Amino acid sequence: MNPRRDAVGGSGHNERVSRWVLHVDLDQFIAAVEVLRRPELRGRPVVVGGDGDPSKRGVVATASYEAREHGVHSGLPMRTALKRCPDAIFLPVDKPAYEAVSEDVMATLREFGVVEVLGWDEAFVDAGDADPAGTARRIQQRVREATELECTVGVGENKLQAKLATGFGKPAGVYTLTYDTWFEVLGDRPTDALWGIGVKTAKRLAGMGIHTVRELATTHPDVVAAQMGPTIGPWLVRIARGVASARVSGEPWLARSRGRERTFQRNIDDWDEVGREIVRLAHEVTADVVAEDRPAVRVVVKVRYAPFFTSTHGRKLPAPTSDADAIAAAALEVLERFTDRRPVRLLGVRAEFGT
DNA sequence: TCTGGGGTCCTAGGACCC
DNA sequence: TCTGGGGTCCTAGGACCC
Repeated sequence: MNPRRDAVGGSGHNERVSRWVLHVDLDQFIAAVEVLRRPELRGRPVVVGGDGDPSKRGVVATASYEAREHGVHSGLPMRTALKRCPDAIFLPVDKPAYEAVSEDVMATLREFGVVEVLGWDEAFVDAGDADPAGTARRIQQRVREATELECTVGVGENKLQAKLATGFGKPAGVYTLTYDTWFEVLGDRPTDALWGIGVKTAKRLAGMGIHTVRELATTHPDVVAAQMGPTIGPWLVRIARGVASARVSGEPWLARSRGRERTFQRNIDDWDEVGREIVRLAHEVTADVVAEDRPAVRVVVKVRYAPFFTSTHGRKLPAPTSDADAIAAAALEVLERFTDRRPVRLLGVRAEFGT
């Protein structure tokens, strides 16, 4: 879920909320699932990523706390992880296993109220109007009973506060962040401590002399809008003030798109081979489109060249379709638009659904 | 030691139409 | 010969998140 999507809703922060939002986040989820099925790994540095071979192209999906002590973290190239922590156990990513455990966790959370799933290992829970910290403790207890996993729970007056609170409660804690404590906790932190501000936006804000959450919160929205746009600008000021939606939506998720991409162990310079890989990816994507039971309306092809420059082209399909040959043909047609035929390290095909 | 894979949403510019 | 302004669709790219 993207926080920008959420209307703030309601009254802003002068009127006290009558409901609390909890953010539940499983501790080192993927590594924990692996330790559950291989108890001998407990207490050892475990690194999960790619196909488990740290000599190949790929990055770390999750590292256990023991591995993190050696400077291994998500997003780090596997080869670097191997250098930093040669004694680590390296395991391949096993998506179906994590999805299955995630289902159990989410089902457990639903015992407590409406749940909005954010990913395999995190969700918002509508905690009603009383004793949110007590509910948080009971959730931790139930999740532990049901799955043997530990989680951290953030408590807030809206989703943004709850989400940020979790970071202060890790591991296995409960932490509450409200309008009353917002600036005390976050005011002096850099702007990219906020959910929705990354490196790029933080840099642009720094260029305007805005470095901390407090500085952003006290800047007039029009000033930020002039630099960052009429929608994003005022939204940035709102999140710096801790203002966000408190509506936890239990609506089932409808995917906007399905895609497949693959980084090759060796760059491909034969364009015929590129074409064959695109057809293969298109067929894989079609399987997901068929499973969605909704036709694709647009196909996008992504090419990352060897110097790590990425470019995409796409086209609307002549008619909505779930047909593999039609999607593959469209992908090949789009591929023709890549006139720069340097060696390729990654190819991707994505199918978008209508609204 | 080069930098995964799966997504979402927003923006800006051009085409096209009235 | 010159030429406004608004609306909508399509496309490419940017940024962010897990």
